[in-house]
Amino acid sequence: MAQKTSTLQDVARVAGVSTATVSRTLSNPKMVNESTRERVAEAVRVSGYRVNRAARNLRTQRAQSVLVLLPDLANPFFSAILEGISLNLSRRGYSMLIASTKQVHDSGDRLIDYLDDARADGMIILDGGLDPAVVASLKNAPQSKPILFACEWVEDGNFPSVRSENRRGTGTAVRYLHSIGHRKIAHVTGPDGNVLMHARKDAFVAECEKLDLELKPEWIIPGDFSLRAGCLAAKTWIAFEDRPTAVFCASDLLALGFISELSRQDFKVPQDVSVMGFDDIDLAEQFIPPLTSIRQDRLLIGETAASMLLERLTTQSGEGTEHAAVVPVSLIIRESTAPPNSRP
Amino acid sequence: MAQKTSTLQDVARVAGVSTATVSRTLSNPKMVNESTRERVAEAVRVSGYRVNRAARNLRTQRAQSVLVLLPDLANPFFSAILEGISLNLSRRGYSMLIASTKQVHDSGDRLIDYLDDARADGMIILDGGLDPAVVASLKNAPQSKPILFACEWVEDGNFPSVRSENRRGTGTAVRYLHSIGHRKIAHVTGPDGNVLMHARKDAFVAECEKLDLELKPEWIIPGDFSLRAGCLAAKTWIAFEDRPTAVFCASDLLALGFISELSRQDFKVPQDVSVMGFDDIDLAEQFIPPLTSIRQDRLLIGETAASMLLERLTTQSGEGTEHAAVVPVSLIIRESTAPPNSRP
DNA sequence: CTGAAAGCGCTTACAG
DNA sequence: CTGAAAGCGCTTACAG
Repeated sequence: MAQKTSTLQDVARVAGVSTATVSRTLSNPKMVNESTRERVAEAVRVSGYRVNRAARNLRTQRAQSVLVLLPDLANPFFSAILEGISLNLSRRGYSMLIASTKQVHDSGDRLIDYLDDARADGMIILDGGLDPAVVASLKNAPQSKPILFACEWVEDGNFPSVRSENRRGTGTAVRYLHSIGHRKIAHVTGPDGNVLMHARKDAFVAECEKLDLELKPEWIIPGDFSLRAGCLAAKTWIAFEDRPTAVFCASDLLALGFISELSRQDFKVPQDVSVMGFDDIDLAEQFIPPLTSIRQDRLLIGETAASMLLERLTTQSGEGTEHAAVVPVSLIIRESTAPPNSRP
Repeated sequence: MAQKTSTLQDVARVAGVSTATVSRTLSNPKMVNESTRERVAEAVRVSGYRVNRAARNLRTQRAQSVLVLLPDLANPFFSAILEGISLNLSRRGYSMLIASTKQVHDSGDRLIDYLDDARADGMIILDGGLDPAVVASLKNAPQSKPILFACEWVEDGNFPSVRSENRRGTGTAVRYLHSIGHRKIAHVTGPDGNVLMHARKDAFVAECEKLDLELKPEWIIPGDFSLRAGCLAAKTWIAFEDRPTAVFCASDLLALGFISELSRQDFKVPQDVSVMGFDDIDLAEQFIPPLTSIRQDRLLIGETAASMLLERLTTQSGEGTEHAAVVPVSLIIRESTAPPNSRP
């Protein structure tokens, strides 16, 4: 089997032309005469020629690939985003490299090495919690190698980004709960220091004030986006003397964990308390009860991130390119929320 | 900012040696005199030199990267496996390229191109449902570019693989249900044609026979690993005149969907029926009720796949390397299973 | 232990 | 429209 792959030279020999002509036929067909073009195309066919990317990359000083950086590969939240990124990347002939910020850090590698050693032409970072020193080093990346944040972001450095409407989504959630009669609403937050946690918490507080809702400090329950934190938050809620009638969780996983723990303790959702999440992960719809949530279009976030990066990659100096894209969210009403005191 | 990255030449000039010596210092330090080595190391430091991978790859005819192929990027089942693969790959300086078989197919690319065009040195495939024509083309891959299947596999081609103990896990599940008193057990299968579906279904039937259990043909309920298929299967179960007292689902998602639908119809798990899954995904533990399942060690599967591939990559002719690794599964007993007729 | 030199497989000014 | 030639930045026999 293992047939040696043929080179441009081989093809040129078969077609009786120079390697320059073969190369042009492949990358810029209109530059070559039609009959020559056909001869070359035939030679390519019979030899099963494939361009050697390492050679092309070295010559053109491009890697034709993009690094996508996740905080944690094992977190299923990111899978749909990856799908969207990959879709747009592969359409344009780019490969997708994946690494987790944690692993890169542990192995002592520096992120910017991926750019400096010509492995990638740019990167999409899905982790706003990067070490400040790492972020600082990223600012030294050449302009020709764009770096873009998606979902999360860092305040420092003025990197382009794409994100969901976190504030508007949060406001919508609170107004919805208010509209069905809730006047005491708690919030389970994301992890301390996370930009999304702050955006959502701030928007939550602001909306409560705007609606003139009572908001005791302890009703802001610290969490971290995980199922387990949701369980803990439920215990906190149960222990309250004055229990809010609704809980807005900063992620769906928090909400699912919250509901799980409540069920275990024989509380009913939404009869005893309305619970809603943020994200609308696949499971939200199938849960018992199906979860009311703020839907993030993760596929679109990924597609947008990839196309923004590609635009910067192919535009000299990135001028005229969009700097911050905001992807709409939507309120998905299901059965985990209901008017307060709706117990029969 | 955008400082031009320096080359071996630059470093050589600074250190007052040849590029050969710099190269050796970097890749094979013991070949060079200690004082020279120190001079070079210092020059590397001051110049911030990073090897250009494209150049090295071209010269060494290696890509230093591995392609991981998923059936579907949006499926969270794979995330922990990716984590394991990435861990072992990055330890050895390899990059991880990701693509989905569906996308590759849609864009008309051929899988083997990744190997033929020098983008990757080998691949790990997590999709046993590849088109036979694609599998056939894969057999033409040079021996120096190994292809390995993980989780799923194809019967054709004798590719190395790593997988879970699907049969033993299934047998364990059935025996456990039998041991707590169940005599009528149904099975919700994976997607038609999937190798795991067959392995688990066959093992299920075999174990039922061994235990001399009644098994009506309709108790084998066709599914496809998804939440939705689990919901449909529940409707099928509800419609049975003679209902099995336990259901073994070929995946956790099936089991969760099954339970969801049952709850919606006011059946109780495990009081009305015991339900168990396969995989032990993160959510299994948090579900209501927590799901009894057969645990697959997805991280270990990924780590094993990567190290097997790397071994073949660095061993001439791959001789003496393991051909098929089987990763142990374990029974995780939670609250979705109980003796039959356990309703108070 | 070190260096001069060849060459990996492309692309692209430059000349015709 | 086509070709000869240079060169991208490395590694590695080969010679000393």
